[in-house]
Amino acid sequence: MTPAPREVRTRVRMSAEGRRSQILDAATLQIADRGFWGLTLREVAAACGITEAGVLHHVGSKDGLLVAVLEHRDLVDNLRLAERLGIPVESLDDDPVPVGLRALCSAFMARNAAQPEIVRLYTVLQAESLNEGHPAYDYFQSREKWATELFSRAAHTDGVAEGDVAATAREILAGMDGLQLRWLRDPEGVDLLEMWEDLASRILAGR
Amino acid sequence: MTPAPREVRTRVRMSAEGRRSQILDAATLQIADRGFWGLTLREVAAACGITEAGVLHHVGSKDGLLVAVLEHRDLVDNLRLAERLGIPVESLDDDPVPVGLRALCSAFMARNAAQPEIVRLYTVLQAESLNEGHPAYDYFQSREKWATELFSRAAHTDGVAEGDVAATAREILAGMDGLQLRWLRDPEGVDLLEMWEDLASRILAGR
DNA sequence: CTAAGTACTTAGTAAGCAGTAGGTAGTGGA
DNA sequence: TCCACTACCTACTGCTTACTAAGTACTTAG
Repeated sequence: MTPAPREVRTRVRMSAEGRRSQILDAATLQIADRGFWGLTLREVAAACGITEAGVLHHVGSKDGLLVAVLEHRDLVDNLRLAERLGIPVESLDDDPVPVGLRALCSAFMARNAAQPEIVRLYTVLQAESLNEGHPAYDYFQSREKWATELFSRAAHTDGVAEGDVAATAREILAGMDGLQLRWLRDPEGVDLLEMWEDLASRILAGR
Repeated sequence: MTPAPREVRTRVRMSAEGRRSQILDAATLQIADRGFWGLTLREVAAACGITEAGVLHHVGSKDGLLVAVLEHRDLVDNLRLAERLGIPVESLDDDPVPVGLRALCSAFMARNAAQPEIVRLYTVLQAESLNEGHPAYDYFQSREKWATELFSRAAHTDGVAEGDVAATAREILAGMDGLQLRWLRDPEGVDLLEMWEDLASRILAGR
């Protein structure tokens, strides 16, 4: 019997930045799969090839991991949205926004259609965080506010009737979430963008 | 020091039926709060004033508890829907359905508006169960099919253009889910039924 | 070349988890 | 009044959880 090959202790040491983003990616997938309550440091650690204590070294706590994931998504996703719209990220906060409602919606959905795992992350967390005790409760509360305001400003740019603006924004966001849910459940059988364009033109007809 | 009053071992013994429905109610609330992955037998047991083993005696396992909750909801909620429509439950499965799309939608939403905790249960589970490994994955897959078929049949009754029927049903379900999400996040600030009637008439305009 | 800094490990902790085996006591039928 | 039934408990198993303390070995600034 030949002796088992000595375990090659390739103790890999990555840069803090590199390891951190690896951890965030792994956590993103696991949250999308099982939600925050189903997230375990153990599985995140395993996916990165380190120990649980190693993960905690970078994010502090399980709650800290969630916060880091969401902050990272905000950064990346807003960049991708602005890129599709051909405007700088900062101008998403301008009033008026330099883009119409229909264009904003299409860019939004096109970006989402390209990253189903991220959409799943948000879908799962958004539902889970309806409970006040959830660590992402505040985040999603203010995200909803941010989104309605952004879409309202875009509606304004488009000249939607004043009193209708907020209602329009809410209906649009509602329709997006609902369609995405169906798309995530049956990605082959449902064409997200096609469904969206149909629904959008109905919501916006005559405003 | 007076001796602590002897704990009155009021070992309460309920009928199997009574205890079971108490367990289902407690589990319903907890799943709505934390999802299935966040559900614990311990808390369900505590809410009922019995032990974890006591809960397991009635439902067999944690998965069994979820199945029981969903089956119970199907029964109760379909009854309530039919009641509002003034038709017998069985005729929900008839083709054609003895009720138009608009009436079906309104009854559906009115029923839901009256039971926010149940809506929350479905919202949370629907998102959580997008993962194939979730014990309610199959349930929600077939529930989606059931719902689209029901609404399609109602659309047919209403004389919606043939090719449009399935798309209409999907848009309606999507809009409902999205609006409910917003309503659950801000029950005071959002009037579910009012929002729904507005969105519904836009989706159905000209079909 | 050395020292400071830090990425990461080992080895724990205390608590929580679903589930089981076997017993106890309340209940309803004959 | 007795008996079969069963609702429910106690006491456990074996596993997983987030998190901590203290040390080790790699990297880089001076």
